[in-house]
Amino acid sequence: MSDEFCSCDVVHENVIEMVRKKMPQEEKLYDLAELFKVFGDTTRVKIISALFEAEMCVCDIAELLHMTPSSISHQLRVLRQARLVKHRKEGKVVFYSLDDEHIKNIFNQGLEHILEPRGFEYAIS
Amino acid sequence: MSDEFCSCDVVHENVIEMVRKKMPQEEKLYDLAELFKVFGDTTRVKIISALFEAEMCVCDIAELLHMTPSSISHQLRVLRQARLVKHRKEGKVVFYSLDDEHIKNIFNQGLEHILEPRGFEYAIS
DNA sequence: TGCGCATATGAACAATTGCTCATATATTAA
DNA sequence: TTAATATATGAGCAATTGTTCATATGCGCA
Repeated sequence: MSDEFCSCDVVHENVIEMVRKKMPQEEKLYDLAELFKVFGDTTRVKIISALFEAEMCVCDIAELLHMTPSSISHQLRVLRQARLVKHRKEGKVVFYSLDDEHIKNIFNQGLEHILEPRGFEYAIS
Repeated sequence: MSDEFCSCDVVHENVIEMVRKKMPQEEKLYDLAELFKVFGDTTRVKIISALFEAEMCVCDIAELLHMTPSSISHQLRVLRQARLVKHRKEGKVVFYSLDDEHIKNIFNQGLEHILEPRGFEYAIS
């Protein structure tokens, strides 16, 4: 019954089996975590937030965020690989913009969670 | 005009100012990144995915994911602090469940992005 | 009380990550 | 071609993170 990983006696086997059958494939969940990892960095969140408002080149973003073009370029690479941004070349300048409608929804749901009123643990003061 | 961070000549100041005004507060974006960071780990994504289906105790989750109760407990702590799960004690056993409706939306939007057909870079083969 | 079990937590270590710096590539202009 | 500029990329380093292991806490039962 129990494998090597859990020595507990109180294991609800029927629940575990039911859940195991319903859960998405392991690979999908891995990819999902990889996607959220991309959103899980302040610099990248700022870049995405900026691109909601306008298409921008690397230098614009660098100046906006008071960071070096190099670090911005590194992060844009990550965003590109996750297919969250697309780019358009105009001479030497590369303009970036958002590539996906899901992003806005994910972003806004996240903001709603952040802005939600806290539970009683703060109400007690 | 240009500060110390970007030495580019082609900086679209008007765009930058417009975007700067529209962007959410720095603190909000920081918190948002922190939230997504919580989603950005395979173990935690699996736990969340499991709790979509049923309330479970620490040992159930450990057995389900073939991991130690200790590591699950550590991750549940992170999920608790982000207010993504809530817990309910029943004797020695602690049952965890999801604490928020936004989570499902964020999760599903993420899955939609993952499952989206790829762009031409794969079509060329 | 004292034991056993479910969960929580702290320290430590390996692995990952984001930035900096140096350098490479690409495009325009002289 | 050569120089200048915008962007990209690789190596290296400091900081962060997830797991393991040891130990602590909390609850039920004898």
